[in-house]
Amino acid sequence: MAKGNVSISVIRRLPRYHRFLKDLLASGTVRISSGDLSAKMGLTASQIRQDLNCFGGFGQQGYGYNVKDLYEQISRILGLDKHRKAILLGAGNLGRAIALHMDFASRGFTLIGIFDSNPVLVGMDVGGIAVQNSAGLEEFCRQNHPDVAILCIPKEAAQRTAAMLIQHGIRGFWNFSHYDLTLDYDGIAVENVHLGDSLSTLCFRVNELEQ
Amino acid sequence: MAKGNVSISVIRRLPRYHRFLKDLLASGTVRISSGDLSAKMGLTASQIRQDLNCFGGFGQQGYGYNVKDLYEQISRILGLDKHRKAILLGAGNLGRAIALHMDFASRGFTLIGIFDSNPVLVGMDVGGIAVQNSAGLEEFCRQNHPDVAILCIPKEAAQRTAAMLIQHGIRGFWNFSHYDLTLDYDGIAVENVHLGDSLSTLCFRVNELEQ
DNA sequence: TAGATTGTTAATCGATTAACAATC
DNA sequence: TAGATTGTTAATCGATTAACAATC
Repeated sequence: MAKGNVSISVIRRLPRYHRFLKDLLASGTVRISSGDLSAKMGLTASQIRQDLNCFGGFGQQGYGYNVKDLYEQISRILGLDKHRKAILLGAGNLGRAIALHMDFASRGFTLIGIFDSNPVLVGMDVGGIAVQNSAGLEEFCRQNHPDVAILCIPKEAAQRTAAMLIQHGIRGFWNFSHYDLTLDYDGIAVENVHLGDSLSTLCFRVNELEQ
Repeated sequence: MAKGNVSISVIRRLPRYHRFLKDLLASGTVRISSGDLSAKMGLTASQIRQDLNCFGGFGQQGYGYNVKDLYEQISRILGLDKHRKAILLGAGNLGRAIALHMDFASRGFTLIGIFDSNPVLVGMDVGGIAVQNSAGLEEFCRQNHPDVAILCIPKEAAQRTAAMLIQHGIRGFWNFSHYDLTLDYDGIAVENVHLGDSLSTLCFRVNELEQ
């Protein structure tokens, strides 16, 4: 249903709409206008209507949007109802936190394997999944065909491992390593999460307040 | 030295420049032109020159930029040489991962306290800092005047706690909760990190590849 | 019907890119 | 000096906002 080329700016706002609609739904709100939603979210009504109309006319003139319907439409647009297979590489603190903390099921994924090269971590139970030795990663991919990989490994390992995973048909990366994956590959979806960059930005903005 | 109003787009690119310059420095590169750096980073030379010139003329015609000098300038612009006091609220998996994983010192911060309301976690050592009971948070703020708070707590707790912290002079938030802090406060720096939104975006983009 | 609110086009704004004179 | 590359202005592009006819 997507009209082909929707800008990344619009796509990045969809999960936020989804969150607010989920809350509205939970609070029992049946319908909402772009004006009311814009006030809640701190953006313009125009933008909301423009964004939603990239995917179809979900509202009704004179009425607004049905909260439940719009919530489900956005779930569908994002593909959150899918169950794509994800593997997690790196079972250090960050990797374990993500495995335990993130609700994969409600974001279109199922975590099917966790890998680490550190023998101390191999065998450890992380949220019901036993950490496997990275040596078996390639064979695991051959047998299970994961769709995406979550990289919580060092820069050098990320660069090396990404190439191998792509050979085995991985279509997306959720990348927490310091290596900017996007630069080397086309036709692969990459979300680089640079927590350090985010903290550095906060540093700048806190300093800015004082001037 | 900042010329007042630099756009958030530019600011968000600075940490990335900083990372690439750090690597160049480590590899022994003495100078680099905007053209060479743009090729490495996957953006235009024009953009690099425009971005840097928001803060001053750091280059030299016919030569380019001195890597070490530029790296230090960006460190200074971001304020990474500062040591602002940060407190972490929520010592669950995510909170502990951040406390252990993040190099605060090289991003302008020092972690001076960790708090949780769960008695099971109170007293636990996390990277050399003992988790304190949240009941003592307000008194701690009165005595130690932290600059920023890292929120790894649930939505409702985040909303409630933020108001109190601002009363005690907190100037910034690194917010991992699902609550969008930005909406309610002015004059406070907020970095909302919505990992769930990032994963949802990845879901969309992986699906998009198949169409 | 009258009022409300959408979907959509047009206007504005800001960010990115291109061009080039200045100059090391 | 000649070549290279910046700093900066002007042109382009895209994203956001405003306006309003369509219509529930």
